[in-house]
Amino acid sequence: MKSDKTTTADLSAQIAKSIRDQILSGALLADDRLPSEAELADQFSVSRPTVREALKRLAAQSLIRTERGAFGGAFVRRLSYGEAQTQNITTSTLLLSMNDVRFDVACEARYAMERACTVLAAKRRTGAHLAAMRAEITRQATPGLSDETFCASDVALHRALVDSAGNPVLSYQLAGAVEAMQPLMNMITFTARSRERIVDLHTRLTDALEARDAAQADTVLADLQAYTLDLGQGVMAARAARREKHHADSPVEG
Amino acid sequence: MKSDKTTTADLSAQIAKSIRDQILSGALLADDRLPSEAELADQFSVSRPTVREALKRLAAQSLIRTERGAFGGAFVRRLSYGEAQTQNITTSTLLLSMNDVRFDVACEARYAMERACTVLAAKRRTGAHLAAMRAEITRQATPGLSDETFCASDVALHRALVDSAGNPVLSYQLAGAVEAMQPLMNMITFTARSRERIVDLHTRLTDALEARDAAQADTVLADLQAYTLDLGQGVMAARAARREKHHADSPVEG
DNA sequence: CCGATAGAAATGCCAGACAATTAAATGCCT
DNA sequence: AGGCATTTAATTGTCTGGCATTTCTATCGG
Repeated sequence: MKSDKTTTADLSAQIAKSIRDQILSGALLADDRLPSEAELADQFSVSRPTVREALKRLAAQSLIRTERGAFGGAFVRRLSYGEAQTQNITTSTLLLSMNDVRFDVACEARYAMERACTVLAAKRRTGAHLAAMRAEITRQATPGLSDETFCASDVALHRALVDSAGNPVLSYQLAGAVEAMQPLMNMITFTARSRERIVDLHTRLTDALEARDAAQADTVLADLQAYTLDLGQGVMAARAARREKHHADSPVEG
Repeated sequence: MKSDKTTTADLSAQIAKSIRDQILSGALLADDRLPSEAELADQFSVSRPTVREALKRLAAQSLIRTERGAFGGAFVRRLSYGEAQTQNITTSTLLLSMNDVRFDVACEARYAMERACTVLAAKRRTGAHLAAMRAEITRQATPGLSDETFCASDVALHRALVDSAGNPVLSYQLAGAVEAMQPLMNMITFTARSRERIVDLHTRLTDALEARDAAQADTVLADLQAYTLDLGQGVMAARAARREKHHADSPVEG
């Protein structure tokens, strides 16, 4: 008759939840100091190791930071865009890798979101954004680049595109979608010819932004999506085959 | 001379990172069992509490689950869309609430992303999606609804819109953006007239989807964004005033 | 053949102690 | 009186050892 699942959960999880709720509700503000581990242990009537486990849980979510020494302790952490992005990327990457998400699905989601910022980007892009994008394009044209380096540069270019929309919240959200795709992209072998094609599309994309032509940027992104999808077909097939081998139950589909 | 920051970090953080890397790299697959706490303690030459702290960190990120009993232990967790979404929402909510993000910025990001899925939604929406949206519209037209309930229904409608794009990755990413806005939206007092206007826009949005008219859906979303922004101006002003009072250094603006 | 029971393996939790770190307080010398 | 070294106190980090609880397995008895 254990209807309430929260009461059955670990003590450290309960304590973590309790403190997390206080942070989310605003009862604990950024840079506030939590009671010491000993005091928390008293308050919750548990041992210090249990309190510590709870605090580590919160630390793993970047909700608190701890400082050692006399007036140290656990402090509510002001979550920065960078940290939030890092966590978002970790979660997204894991989600994609653990669920055998199809390349085309992830690709579609990514480009749908990227195309969401063409209008803003065309309006707000600065010279610095364009310069960053052109720098990546130059790098991508360098002969002898490894596939990983090429992909990393691709991600950097797309992040510059997203940033050029001038909306930090949008950047934060889209960074997860773009970066999480990298492991999938890294599986692709980029031939010299495909790189040439991509560099060309990237150039046209940057040109469109420079001309503040949102429609053109959108068109180029659509082309890029189609081409990426094309390149990824091999990856898709390989993943599908692997899944089939794992499951070995549905030899449907020719 | 502590140049390397990772070596200075907590042992539990190091161990957590080590295991996390193994999961991310694929060395540990979903449902794989980790060594027992005692074995891990041996391997890393630390005590069991330290190992436990590391495991709690991973548990907080939904990377592992633990089972008690004879053949229990820590197992690599297959991250589901739902869990990933929950984490994403938590992080996004926290980010917005802790950084005094301006209402218009968050709103712009949210609608930019939502508009990203109008094309797909118009193509793939099913009767179930439309029904879900209309059900929320009906609820929103109910007199005497609290602002919170109205907002919650608003979120539900927008999630149905997002889901109608038929791309789980897109749904996952956008859920964070939409849900994270709710605390900000909850601050708005919705008058009877503003509700009427919103219900009207929602209806037109659903109609557009039913007609598979992506352009019209996009237009309605733009209108909705403009109206939401308008309603949020009061919130923005209040937040700005609070910030000024906190800082109390720039008495500009009359 | 089935059910009860004991054993084993693992996590969950606790108590107490010591080490390491850091800021403040103190004291000393100039 | 002021600046520097030293002590002190508070706090987190870690370890040892143990007990409680849960859950699967295997054994034993009916």
